[in-house]
Amino acid sequence: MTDTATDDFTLLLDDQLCFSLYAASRAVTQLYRPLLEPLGLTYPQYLVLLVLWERGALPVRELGEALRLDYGTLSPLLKRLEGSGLVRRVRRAEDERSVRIELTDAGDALRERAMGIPARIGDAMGLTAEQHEQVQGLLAGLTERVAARAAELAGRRGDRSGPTRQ
Amino acid sequence: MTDTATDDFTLLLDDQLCFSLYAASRAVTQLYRPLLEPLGLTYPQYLVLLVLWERGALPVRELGEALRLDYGTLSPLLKRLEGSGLVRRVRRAEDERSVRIELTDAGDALRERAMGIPARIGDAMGLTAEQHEQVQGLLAGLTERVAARAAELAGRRGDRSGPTRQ
DNA sequence: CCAAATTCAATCGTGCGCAATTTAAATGCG
DNA sequence: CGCATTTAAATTGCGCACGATTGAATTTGG
Repeated sequence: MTDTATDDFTLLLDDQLCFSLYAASRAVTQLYRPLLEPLGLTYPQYLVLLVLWERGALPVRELGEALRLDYGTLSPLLKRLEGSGLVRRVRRAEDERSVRIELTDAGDALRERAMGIPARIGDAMGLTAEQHEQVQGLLAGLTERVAARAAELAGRRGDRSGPTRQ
Repeated sequence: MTDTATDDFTLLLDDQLCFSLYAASRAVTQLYRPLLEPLGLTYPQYLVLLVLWERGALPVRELGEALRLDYGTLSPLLKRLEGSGLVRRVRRAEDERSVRIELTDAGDALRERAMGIPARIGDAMGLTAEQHEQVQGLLAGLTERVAARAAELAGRRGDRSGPTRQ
């Protein structure tokens, strides 16, 4: 057995890092809610716009890879963003299977109004720069390892990346 | 301005701790899925059982406080757990408004089969004991601060705890 | 004691997440 | 070329999350 964690694993709720993650993630989402509500966005919709603001128009598949979300989540979400007039869904000529997601002018303009949000979130989190980086680094590694293990167990259903691993 | 984090707040996805949290939480839930599927449980249902195994029968309200989940989530979830024969919902005589959630024998027995799960999750996370505690500690503080701020902004809608704060 | 306020829980509506299935377009291969 | 395979996206179904509303039981205050 490796040197992972406490080595006495219990079924106590507060021992479980998973619950800390789950609780933290939901708390942050709830903080976003009142900040995004004036923009008419949900948190996942905001994440989609972050990617589009950063990288420009993208096919749905690449959006999904960036956010680790599948079509089952993205398709209806993008339809709602289109309904809000923030993105266009354009069937590409080179490959008629593929749909490119483009920002409309309104979607592009929304970026201005979102500029202040990261600072407000960061402020509420109340971590120092070192803590922020530390947590982010540990979570990045954790996510990668956990996703790899999940892919093994699930029999390679969501084979997003990573080799067969034995 | 306080000493929170990087001080150059951007709209870049990978700068955002919130996304690391969101991605990590979903990855962990996906790892639980194949482990819980043989027990016929979802991850939130498993969390409810953790609390009941630890603390015994509880009114719905206290379950919700422990997990930070509201009735809108818990009521249907508990109805499904009752349908699976793992818990009973007992209207209390002293206070007819309150419903006590009790484990059935089957729910109690399931504890045995769940004993191995925390170790499997901990192993996949691949953190040392120090890292584990560090992340957990930082997330606990973060969650508390973020929830407090969210409660302020939302105008005290979900006034779960904590004073008015100015 | 009784009306107003509070509390516990359920329900409803919306929007994720995700597995599984379906459809259509593109690619590969004999 | 022709047909099987692969790929992009949408759809379906289920189970959360959560705000808002509702209803019933209890508590509070006059």
